Amino acid sequence: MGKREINRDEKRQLIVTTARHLMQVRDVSDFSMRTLAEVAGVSSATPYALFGSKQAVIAAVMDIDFADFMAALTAEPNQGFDVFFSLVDITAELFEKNPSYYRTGAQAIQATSDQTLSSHFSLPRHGLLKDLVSEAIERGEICDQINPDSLALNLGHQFYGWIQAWAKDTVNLPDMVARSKYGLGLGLAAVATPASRAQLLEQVLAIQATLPEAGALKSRLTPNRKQEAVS
Amino acid sequence: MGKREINRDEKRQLIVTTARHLMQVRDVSDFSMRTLAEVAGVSSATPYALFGSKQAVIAAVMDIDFADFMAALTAEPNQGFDVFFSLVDITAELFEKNPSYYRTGAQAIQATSDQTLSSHFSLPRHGLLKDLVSEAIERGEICDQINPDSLALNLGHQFYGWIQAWAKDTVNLPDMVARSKYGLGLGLAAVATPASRAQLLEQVLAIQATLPEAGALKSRLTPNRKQEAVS
DNA sequence: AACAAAACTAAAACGTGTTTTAGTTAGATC
DNA sequence: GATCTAACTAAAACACGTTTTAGTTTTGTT
Repeated sequence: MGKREINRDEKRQLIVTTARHLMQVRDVSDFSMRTLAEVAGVSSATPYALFGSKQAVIAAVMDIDFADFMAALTAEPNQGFDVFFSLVDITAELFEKNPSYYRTGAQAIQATSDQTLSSHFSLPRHGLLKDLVSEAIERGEICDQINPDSLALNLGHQFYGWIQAWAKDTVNLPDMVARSKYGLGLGLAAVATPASRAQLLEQVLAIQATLPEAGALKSRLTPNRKQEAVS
Repeated sequence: MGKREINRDEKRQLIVTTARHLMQVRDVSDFSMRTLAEVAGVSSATPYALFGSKQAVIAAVMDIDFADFMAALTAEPNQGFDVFFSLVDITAELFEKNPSYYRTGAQAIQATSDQTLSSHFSLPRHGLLKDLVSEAIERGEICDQINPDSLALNLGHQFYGWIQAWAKDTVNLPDMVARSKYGLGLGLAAVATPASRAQLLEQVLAIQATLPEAGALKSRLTPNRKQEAVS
């Protein structure tokens, strides 16, 4: 690697580090490319030259965390279906530590229309889920007629959706956790082998008891505000 | 209603009609507030005075369709769990007739951070699903320990997610249908009474057989394009 | 008819993400 | 060491959603 590439990578690093810092400290709306360039002491054209878009910068920033995430997950002892619930818990713990950071990230990922970018995120996470499902099948907890790929995609899809809802402030963090677990629990209970199904369903019902009414998804929803009949 | 309100409503109608037309005819990216105002022969400040935001305009436009949707749905004979699948089919048929229109709409809904707006959409749809679940419980197809509200929210959440994925062009329409049915089928199978569960699971497995690999979610995903190692 | 209030217009302005242009710097190559 | 070239800069520009300002109709009220 010549000095050219080294400088290039250093500048990349500088931008990513600065972006990460800004995402953590400032409000979501304050993170503009102009301020990023300014704080990083770099022309506002440079991030575009090096990354291509704002979302790509954020993607690069959030890539750093996936390693931590995997570490945290594999550190937990995985028994039965609880692995899936742990996945949700660990994610929520991360989110709690750095809400504005992850909010910015999640929103950026979903705002992008770039296939490469979003799959850059979804694919490794999908791979993880797929492995977990496969292992559950091997343990005889999930019926072996199930395609791990399809089930994992469905579970990931649900979870991802609730993450987005949290990022958009439609649900708070505890509800996001509960609703995700409820969804994952249902999906798994549908295909669980008879031996493990009963216990899982009980867990799901326990979660259900904690769920708020959908109409009151966000309690600060003000019903009579500018309702302006439209049709 | 005085002439003031009448004029106001007429102008509203004019803007909504024009917006609807533009969303159908033009490309998604071509639908800007400036062109809307221009085509409607109206100042670009007017839509903001009357609706508040671009998303609110689009919301008003799409409100028209919900009635059609309900009509199409209730026209079908509803037997067993097929109601839920019909829901997906009918939606897909609408989408197929006017892709760019619904794409614009779906994207606008999800881009908004306005609680009032998004719940203006989600709530009636949620109510519909909730009714369907309640009826299924009454028919003895779904275990009565299940809270219709929670289950309906979960089913709607999944479906909504796949609609968004279609709007973002992450899945094509047939896959969106299949993945939605797969998700709904799983969620329902988890809580189905023993009598109806077996048949439903068979349907789900049949759908599973049609699902593409997740890695190949979109066949035109070009793997080697600007992959630029990030970490 | 006179006045007040609301509705609307035209145009400019702001802050975005992003691209473009033209010029400069620094590494690689001969 | 001279030269080529990729990387970078600074600054302007574009299109967008949105807001603001100031002026003009249109409507309802006295």
